[in-house]
Amino acid sequence: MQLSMKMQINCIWGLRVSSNLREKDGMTEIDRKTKKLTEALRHAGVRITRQRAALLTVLAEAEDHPEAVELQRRAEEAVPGISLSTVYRTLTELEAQGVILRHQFEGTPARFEHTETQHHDHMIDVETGEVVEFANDRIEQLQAEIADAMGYDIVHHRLELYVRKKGSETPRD
Amino acid sequence: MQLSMKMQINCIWGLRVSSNLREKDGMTEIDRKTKKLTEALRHAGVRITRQRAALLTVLAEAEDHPEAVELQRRAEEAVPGISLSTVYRTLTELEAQGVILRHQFEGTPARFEHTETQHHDHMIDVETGEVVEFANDRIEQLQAEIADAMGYDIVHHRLELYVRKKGSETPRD
DNA sequence: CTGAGTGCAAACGCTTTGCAAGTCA
DNA sequence: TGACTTGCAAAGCGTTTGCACTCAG
Repeated sequence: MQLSMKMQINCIWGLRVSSNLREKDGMTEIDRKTKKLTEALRHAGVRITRQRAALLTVLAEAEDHPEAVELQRRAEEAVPGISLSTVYRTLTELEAQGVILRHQFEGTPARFEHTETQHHDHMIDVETGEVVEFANDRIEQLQAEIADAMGYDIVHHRLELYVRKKGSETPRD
Repeated sequence: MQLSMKMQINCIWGLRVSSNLREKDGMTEIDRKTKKLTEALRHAGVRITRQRAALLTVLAEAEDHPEAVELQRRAEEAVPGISLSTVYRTLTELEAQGVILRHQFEGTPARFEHTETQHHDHMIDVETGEVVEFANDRIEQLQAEIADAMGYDIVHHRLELYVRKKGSETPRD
């Protein structure tokens, strides 16, 4: 999987590369993400309970796009009885704060990820459910031009490529 | 709303312009669409019941992107007691036949439209729910290149711009 | 005739909500 | 302390399904 290419693709990630090694200031990247998330909540006048702290850590650690039940499962390590309603309530709150994103891919429960600095879109492998992130400035620009030409401002957008590994069986839709 | 522009936008529709005037062969465009849909069903060895005939007509007439309940409402003119289950079952069947498309926009029930010859994407006005169609070959091409570079074939894709009319209140997200 | 299609009601999966009990600041 | 958060159970919503009845072919 080549990460740099000539053509229009200016940026592509596969699985996110996370460096959880200790860094100069003694914090891991996850520590930093957790802190960012925690502060977002505190700033909104929200209490940091055990449940929320656990979820914040889990979200910061996540390198995939887990769904609510999966987040509950992961949070249970720290807070055994955490309820699904609490998970959903926290996720809704965090989404409102803009620190996580909710993705509603086709035919699956919503999946969540903490907001990255760089915007990106998603490719979903229809066979495996695996999600690959990618970004392309040219597409973003074209979208903006189209909306503009129609007299609209884009509030947000959604570009999802439902794909299949080359050479898999049943190559037709 | 200008329909032709210089730049990259090669094709944009607002509300679909439907010419339901009688044409040379004595059929309206809706007749033709209904026939196309009916034949698709019959071809699949599916019986054409009153309910299905009504739905086919309603779908052919639709210039918007109605949801299941709305289709039921419209079909009731021809078949008073038509049930929502029948509507859903028929829609699922038609989708499988590839003659209609199911769109799952954010926070709303699925919306349906009969498959047009030309592929297009959607712009959804977040204030009004209104849907505007657009198409852009360049974006399609870029998507294909990205998937290809990552070793995937696109099964299908989804590009939705959630927009707000320029100059509406609360211009921020 | 006879099996595919229907309406009804009940179940479904995901998500939200009301409420009493618990807890964080 | 006292308002905010939790867990539980129940409700919500869009959609699907089991079943006996009906009807198209």
